[in-house]
Amino acid sequence: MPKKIDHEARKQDIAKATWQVILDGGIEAASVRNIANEANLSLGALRHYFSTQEELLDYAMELVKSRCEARIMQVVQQNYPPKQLVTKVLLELLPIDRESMAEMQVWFAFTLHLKYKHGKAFRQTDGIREAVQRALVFLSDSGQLKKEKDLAKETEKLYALIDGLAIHRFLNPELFSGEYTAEILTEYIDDLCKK
Amino acid sequence: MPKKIDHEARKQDIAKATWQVILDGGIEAASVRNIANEANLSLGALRHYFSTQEELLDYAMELVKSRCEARIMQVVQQNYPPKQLVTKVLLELLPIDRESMAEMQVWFAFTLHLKYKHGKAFRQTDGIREAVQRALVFLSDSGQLKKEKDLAKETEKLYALIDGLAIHRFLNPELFSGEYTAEILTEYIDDLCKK
DNA sequence: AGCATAATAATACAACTGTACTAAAAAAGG
DNA sequence: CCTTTTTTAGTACAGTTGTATTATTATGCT
Repeated sequence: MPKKIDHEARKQDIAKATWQVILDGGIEAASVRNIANEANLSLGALRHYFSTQEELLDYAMELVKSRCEARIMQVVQQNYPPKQLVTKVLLELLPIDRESMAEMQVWFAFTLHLKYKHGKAFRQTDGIREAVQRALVFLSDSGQLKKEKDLAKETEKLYALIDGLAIHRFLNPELFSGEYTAEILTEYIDDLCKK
Repeated sequence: MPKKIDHEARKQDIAKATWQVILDGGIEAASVRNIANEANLSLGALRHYFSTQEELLDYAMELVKSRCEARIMQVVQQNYPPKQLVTKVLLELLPIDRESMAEMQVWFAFTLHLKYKHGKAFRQTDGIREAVQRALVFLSDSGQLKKEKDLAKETEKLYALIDGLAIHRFLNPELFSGEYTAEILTEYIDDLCKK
């Protein structure tokens, strides 16, 4: 039997090449040829691991998701005090460093791609809204919130703030540093809590 | 001399066809052929008004911008009390009805398009951040703000909230009604002001 | 009417897309 | 060494893209 290759590891390499291509040229540049080039593979070789473009994009997106979830789980397992924990978790949703910036762009490009592909049938499946909600419920249960607020609306505000900050940092990375972005979110959460 | 046609009006028709195409299929669908079809024109006819695709997209984008500005100016000229005025102005930045939803999608698709086209050289030119800032300065000068806040940071928060809400409504239009979106923004501004 | 010219239509071309197919290369088992 | 099967490379095909070119239509002025 021939060369034994770790398919999963190889697929991850290709997924990372996909991220790089999207990072450079957006989803419009994510052609199978561009990705194969970036991964130093021939078309046929690429096709051997992903038989269709959709399959490849799905995989690249899932990998972003699972990596983000892993980062969050790592934060959760260390036990910080409530407010600090929530802040650290939500900071993981922002594109602070180069890596999370890439992930965010992939997530974004891909979400748009799915939105237009499925039209009215599209539903967001990343559990970000739910995560934000859980964070607020946790703060509330811990008695940290300033006063009894409408948790549903507070969730939407915080969630919107997070995605808005993410987009603004994405569009203006040099005017909008990672530290400044983090500072704004931290301050917002602090305002929600009792002094 | 031959048929005399109002070029500017015609260009606006084509721009609206462009919006429709982007609305249906995203920027990826905004090919000259798709747009020509939507506008019931041949390729040659379309080319008679816009000699290049970039020129067409630029025009379509500028039209969005000027229409949005016009809506805001109309609000500003009626003189509401400060808080209500600011709220009404900022509500114009959200995709509430079908028309503003289309404009927002075009703005968004196009901003992304420019971002990836110009790479690091890209700068956002829509004056939205400045508009938000002016709104807050106006509130502050009117003595409506709850306490002395860091206006720069408050601008970023409010601006992020607006764009976050816009995106969430765009991605989930039926779970996230225009009224609900408006309510959240209104409540946020209300929280900023003295009781 | 007839001419000048704006407006439209039709076609062509090179580049790129996703997918498919075929054949060559490479490596582990016997 | 030699077979077997994974892995890779190369090419082909049909479709779409932006742009260019050419020809045709239609209209308003003299």
